[in-house]
Amino acid sequence: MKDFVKVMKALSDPNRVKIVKMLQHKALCVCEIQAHLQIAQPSVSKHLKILENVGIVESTKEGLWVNYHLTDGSSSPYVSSILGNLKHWLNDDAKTREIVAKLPDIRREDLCKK
Amino acid sequence: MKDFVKVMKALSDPNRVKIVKMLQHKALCVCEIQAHLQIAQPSVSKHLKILENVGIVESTKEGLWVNYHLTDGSSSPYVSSILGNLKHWLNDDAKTREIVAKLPDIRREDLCKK
DNA sequence: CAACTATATTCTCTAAAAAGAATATAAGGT
DNA sequence: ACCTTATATTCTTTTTAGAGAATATAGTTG
Repeated sequence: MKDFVKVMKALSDPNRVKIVKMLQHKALCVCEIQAHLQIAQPSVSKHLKILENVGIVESTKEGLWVNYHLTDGSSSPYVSSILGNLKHWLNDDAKTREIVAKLPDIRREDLCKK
Repeated sequence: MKDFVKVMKALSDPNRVKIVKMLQHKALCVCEIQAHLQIAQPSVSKHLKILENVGIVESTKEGLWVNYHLTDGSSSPYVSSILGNLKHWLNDDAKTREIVAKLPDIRREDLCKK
């Protein structure tokens, strides 16, 4: 019960759902996600942590960058099922389209000073 | 996006998930649900309204009683899918078992003065 | 190891959600 | 019509979630 509710809660925020929809297309670092969502960097990190805690995303380090990507959902049947559904859900959603359209234009090389 | 988030939010509360699990077994009136959840009656009504607003439950009047039952989920693909999954999810959950076990013992005839 | 950069954590503030008390409404019985 | 009963709504309070500012950490480069 608790686990299920935690997964529902994790997906109860529009910004977090947007993150999932973005990561379906490619792995992204924090600064790229921030550029898409237009919220403060600490807020992005916090959202990512919530998604990570329920097994929706994972991260791998690449130098200073931390790349976030979707998991295969194997940690939980709830995550597995909903991530599966989200592959086709919301693809026609206006906000999803808007963000996906910008994906090619937002690159870490431009965002970060390196 | 908004609709999806609303469904997730509706299922982000343990009491509301318990209501869904109860209603899988039989339609219940407000006072029966209240007896199971052990929270104030207005809180039950409010939870039910949230579930009703996203198309998870419906109600029919029967005299003074209002019977709540699950919908077929036809109002939304999100509801449809998750209600389908919830038929098998959480059946082994301790709190679900506890509530389901009590279902036969809690009858409106005993709870209400009629 | 010192300076820099990307990310994480902490802290504080604001906003939203959940709970109960009191009250309102609607249906039934007398 | 009045009283009772089941449910809904409103109001207030407490708790929880989201946002940003400031700060801390970790990896990189010189």
